[in-house]
Amino acid sequence: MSVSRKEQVYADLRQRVLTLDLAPGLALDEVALSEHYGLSRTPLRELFHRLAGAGYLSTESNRGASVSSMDLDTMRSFFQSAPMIYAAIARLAAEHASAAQITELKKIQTRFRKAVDRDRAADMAMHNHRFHEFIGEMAASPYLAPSLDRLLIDHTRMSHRFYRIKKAASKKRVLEAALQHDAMIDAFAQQQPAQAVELTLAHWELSRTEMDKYVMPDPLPTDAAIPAV
Amino acid sequence: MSVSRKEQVYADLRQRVLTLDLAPGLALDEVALSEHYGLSRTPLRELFHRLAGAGYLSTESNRGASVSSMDLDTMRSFFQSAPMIYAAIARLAAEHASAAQITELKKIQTRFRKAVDRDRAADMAMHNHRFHEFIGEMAASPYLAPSLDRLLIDHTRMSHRFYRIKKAASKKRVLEAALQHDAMIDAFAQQQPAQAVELTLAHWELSRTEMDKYVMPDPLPTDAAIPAV
DNA sequence: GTTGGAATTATTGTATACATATTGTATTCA
DNA sequence: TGAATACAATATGTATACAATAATTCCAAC
Repeated sequence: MSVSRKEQVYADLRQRVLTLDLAPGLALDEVALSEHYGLSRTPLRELFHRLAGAGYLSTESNRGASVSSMDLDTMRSFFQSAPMIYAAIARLAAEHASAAQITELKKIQTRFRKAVDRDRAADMAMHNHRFHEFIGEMAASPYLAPSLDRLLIDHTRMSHRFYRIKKAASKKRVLEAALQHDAMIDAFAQQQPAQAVELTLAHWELSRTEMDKYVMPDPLPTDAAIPAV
Repeated sequence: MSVSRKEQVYADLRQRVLTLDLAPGLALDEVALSEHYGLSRTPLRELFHRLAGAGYLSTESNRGASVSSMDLDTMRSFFQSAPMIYAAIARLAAEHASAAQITELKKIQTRFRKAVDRDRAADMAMHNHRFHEFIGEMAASPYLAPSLDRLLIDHTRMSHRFYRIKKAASKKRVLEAALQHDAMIDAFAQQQPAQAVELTLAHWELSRTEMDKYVMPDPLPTDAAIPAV
């Protein structure tokens, strides 16, 4: 049997949140979406609650659902928590990795590389997301998974912004990230937790640098004429 | 305005899961529960999805909702992840604690002590739950909160089992836990993260010992007669 | 011109009827 | 007797109509 209509809509909404097609904070219109998907409001509302539970949306009583926002405090918490969770997940993934999972992870990585080669920003972000999401599945940790998933949502949403930058230096860093993925796969395959953690933290540092550069770009020239108000 | 009927039902279901009134793995009957609460199936199903998102229930397509189960792998993951998350939350709580929050935390602790004095097992478990849940709120970490919440659900469900044991040694450990709560409050109030972490880990060790003793009790006398089959 | 408040409109929440899927049971045939 | 299958019973999923709540508009009074 094929995937149910409802699951398709779930996947589509999830994707649209991750790709910023639905902007953070955006209020979702139940009627408009139910018409768009050809699904009545009842099951759509159930999807909203499921997506809210997973951190994609947030719901408020008598005010419907909106895309999870990303404010300053949230960002601070993100940079604070991510390394710890990513490292813990990497360690567990290295301990638990099965041969079949390594094969699957390599497939995902192949897709990521293809997106990089073709310079497809959106695909890069989505396959990179899937890569790290799958490492989470390998870790098989029901208690850490929900935190990891939330971190990945916002990590991917942020990365969409800077994947689009077409500078040579940026491209170089993406290629380096791909190399790190390969090294991580090896560490998982050989079940070396310490190495997996080390590589994961290096990978995080690279990504963090990228995000830093996006949030705090080189300043404009200070000798430029300022127009009078 | 008073709390909506729906929120009351949410709180009640949550409580019943935490107190093991609804046993882990139990399948929930939509019709029976909707009649019991005087709420139609539609909003009840939405509650199911919300509770599933928070980790209390799990839902499967065409099979409705059931109380989250606690199998062996889950337990292993619990003991593996809890100290890291609890420590991280304690550190953040100490950094962020406001005077109003300390006051509230003290109130919760007072209720916990009262339950201990009166030897009310169910109340002890619930107020202890609220104590740690509130520390999570103090930490104000949207990325760690979901993991903490899931850990607390299962921690509380396990503790219900051993709070009921009425041995003197057990009672003594509960009193020690209450003292640790007081010390933790002080660490939060004085914004001393390192101390808060240390106390939290000691608190965890005490609880872990209790759980160990429950899971692996003293063996039955080996010289007892084994009835023939 | 601004503010307060009632009436209107839009949106969200709930109940119920109906459709679909799953599970248990009985019956048939090997 | 046992397996397979059709059928019945039960439970879940969806659509739609209606109710309740929030947002907006419009008018009046200051």
